[in-house]
Amino acid sequence: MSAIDPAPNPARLEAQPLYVRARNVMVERLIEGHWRPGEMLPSEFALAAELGVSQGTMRKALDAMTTEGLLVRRQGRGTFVAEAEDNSILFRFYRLTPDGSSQSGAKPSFPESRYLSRIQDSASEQEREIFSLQSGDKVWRFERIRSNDEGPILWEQLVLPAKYFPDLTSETLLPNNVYQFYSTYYGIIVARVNEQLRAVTAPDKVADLLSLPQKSPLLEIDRRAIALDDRVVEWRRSLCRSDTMHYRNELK
Amino acid sequence: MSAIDPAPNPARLEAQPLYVRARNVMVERLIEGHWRPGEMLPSEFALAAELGVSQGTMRKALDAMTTEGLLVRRQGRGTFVAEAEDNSILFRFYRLTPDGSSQSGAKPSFPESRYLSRIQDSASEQEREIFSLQSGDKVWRFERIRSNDEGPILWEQLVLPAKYFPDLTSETLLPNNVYQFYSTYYGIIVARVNEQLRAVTAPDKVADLLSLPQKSPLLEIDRRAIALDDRVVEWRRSLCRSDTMHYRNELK
DNA sequence: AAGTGGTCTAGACCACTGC
DNA sequence: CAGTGGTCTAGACCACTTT
Repeated sequence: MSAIDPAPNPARLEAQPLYVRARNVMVERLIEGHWRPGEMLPSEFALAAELGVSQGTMRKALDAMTTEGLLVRRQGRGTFVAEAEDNSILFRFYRLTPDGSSQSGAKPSFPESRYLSRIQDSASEQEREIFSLQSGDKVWRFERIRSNDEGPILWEQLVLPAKYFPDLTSETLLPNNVYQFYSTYYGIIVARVNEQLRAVTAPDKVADLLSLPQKSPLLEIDRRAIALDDRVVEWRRSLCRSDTMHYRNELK
Repeated sequence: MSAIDPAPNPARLEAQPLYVRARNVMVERLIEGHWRPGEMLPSEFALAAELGVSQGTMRKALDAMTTEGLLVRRQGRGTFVAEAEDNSILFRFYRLTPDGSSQSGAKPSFPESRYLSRIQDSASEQEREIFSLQSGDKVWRFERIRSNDEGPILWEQLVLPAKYFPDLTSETLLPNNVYQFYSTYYGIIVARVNEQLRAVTAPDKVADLLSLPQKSPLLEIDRRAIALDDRVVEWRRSLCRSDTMHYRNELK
């Protein structure tokens, strides 16, 4: 591959540091699926030579991608494309914790899912807006109950644009770790997640499903998962009991 | 000040990279109040010489503290101890947003406070545990309503250990930006915040104060603010309306 | 032993700020 | 102009993993 144009003085506008441009090149390659999740990258020395930058600059780019959660580096082994299991990434996007466990450290057991429905349908107006879909585009909708050792803890509807996920059928059972599933089978790497939380009154149906009294207050989580290329690839709306669970957040 | 012991091979246990130890020395100095918030630090070259490390290593330590939000570096000017206003730090720990505003970027107007009570009292058992206080120690309790342009949005109780905040009186009105207040007047720098969220049913009193129907669902936020030296220095419990507001969170 | 990432250094040059 | 942080390089050495 050709070296990055150093672009020292001309075109001063938009001038980015070399290590930022090196990072961007690498992210582009990840988006293109140049390396699969879990795959080992060339050494930083080889990449530096290829992009025409020094090893130190290449390292800075790779370190940035590591803190972004895109890569995992292991001393003596190499640099790897992050998988959804790495770094307890299972829990990177999972903030619900049973009340008993300690403030920050404890890893709760991951909840199992029971599916209530799996259907394909035309995207609603709201879904078209969320996913930037055309009218007529299809979406998959999954409705499920998730339970831990203590019993059911949340009801959830999960929506996926059909065109990003070919080969899904109404028989498909999403695995527990969906983000690993997206990356392994569709090369879709979830880079970040936007959540909006509110308190709502439980719909009768959901209260029954969770074995809670009617009108119980529930924590509503509206989540959009965003891929490396900034496409929204998943929308979910969860209604969680919060009498025995809470949503934890550490701000720094 | 003496140089950091390089400690190359002996005492292998606990061996930390030089830049980590340099960072720790600097954090210690911040805790001791060696520099006040807003004050300019010596240049990285001067600090490097003082600690006996290279400029590159010193830079790595200072960069780490910058991403931790402890320092602010400005090209051509210098390195400064972060103040609570820097980096929109006003909003660093503030996640409530009116529903209309866009997903991530928008900065909501900061809510005003009206105080319902300000009293000093003996710490309850729960408070003693949270703050690691002795029996007999005192706390300040503030109860307030916070409102934005639209009207009241949340009820909040805020608890401070009296011994960390001498000179407070029952006339004291906490300013809007309390974390700046803590740092300016008491040298207490809030490094991070732990929050636990749940959905609850509004107590009658709170529903009235927020002009909401009885039994409305509210978002409860239990927050502990933790200082640089890992002491819990503030505990607050907020009950927020979430029909016109939501709590936003971006996970990466 | 060979290859990888992790640390540390020394120095050059650039860009920005304030005098 | 001098002083600051920001970028980039080249190279040495260490620690860890695999063969």
